[in-house]
Amino acid sequence: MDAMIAQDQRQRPDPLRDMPEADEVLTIGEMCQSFDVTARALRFYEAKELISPRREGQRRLYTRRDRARLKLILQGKRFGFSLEDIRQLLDLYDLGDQQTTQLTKTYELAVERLGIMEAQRDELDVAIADLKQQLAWGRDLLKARGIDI
Amino acid sequence: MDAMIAQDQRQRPDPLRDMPEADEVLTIGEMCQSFDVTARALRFYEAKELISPRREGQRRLYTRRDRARLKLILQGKRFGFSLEDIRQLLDLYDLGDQQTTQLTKTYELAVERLGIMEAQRDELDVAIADLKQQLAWGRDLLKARGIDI
DNA sequence: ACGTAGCTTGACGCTTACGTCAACTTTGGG
DNA sequence: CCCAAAGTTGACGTAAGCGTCAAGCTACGT
Repeated sequence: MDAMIAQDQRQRPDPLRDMPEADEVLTIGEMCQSFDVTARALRFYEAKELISPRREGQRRLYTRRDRARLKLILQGKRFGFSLEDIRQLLDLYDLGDQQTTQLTKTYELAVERLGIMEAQRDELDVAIADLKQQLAWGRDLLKARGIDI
Repeated sequence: MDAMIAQDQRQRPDPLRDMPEADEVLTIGEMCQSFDVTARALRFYEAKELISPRREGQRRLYTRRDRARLKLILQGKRFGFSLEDIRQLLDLYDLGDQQTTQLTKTYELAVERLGIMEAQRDELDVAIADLKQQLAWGRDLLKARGIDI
């Protein structure tokens, strides 16, 4: 399984490059800049088994695969997934290339999540409407006191 | 035992119309049923100085005022306020009858919160749109494998 | 040789809003 | 009188997602 870690070309990359080359490995600091996350967060994700960068001695090296996973992680967070949810999805995602049933499961999870998010938004809409009404009430009250807004 | 609260639902101007009689005092257990909160939560709110029911011996008795405040608390939570936010708002609210400047401040806080909530909803809308697109992609992928959804 | 920049692990801290005992006291019913 | 229900305080636990030291390693430039 680890057969693709064959070549260890250490060509020095331009320090400030917009997009890392596909086969380039990044240090943790470079990852931080690329993705705007803290090193602590990256180590945390690793502790939670969401990513597993290889090591060169002690130091972490993030491959293209790790970057892809991190991207999915951050995307998942935007979707409101917990890290645990994301871990499971990533696991399923890995299997997805072979096990179509798992891919289906991922899909279903996502559909479910979509439902949750839409429900959340609807609640939020209600709360917003309520608050607006409160504000109208407050405006009237202030108006009655001769305060102009 | 706890016979259902007689709901003499005539229209009242009181915002607490779904609540017990206006001058009735409730025990903590009755409050829990009325508002669907736990006793722990009520004591917690009290510890945080959001409500201060009077005592009869050791036991708490919640008056109409307490009920009104609790309602505002729960409403505030729906609006996404933290309990600390709510405490400040309640304090301002108390003063509001006399200090118009404070009422104005409450109003401004609420406006600010509204902005936050609308921003949240917009983010959520974006996330939803993204997720929907992902789902479309997933559908295609599954379709290519001959899986029907 | 030396400093420093970047990296490492470990471990405790933080925040919010309660949950969950534990050990009592008070109250009402039979 | 006795018991169970309901109430009380106090204190510790929990969850998420990291932040923030602490202390030490190591490569690199001067």
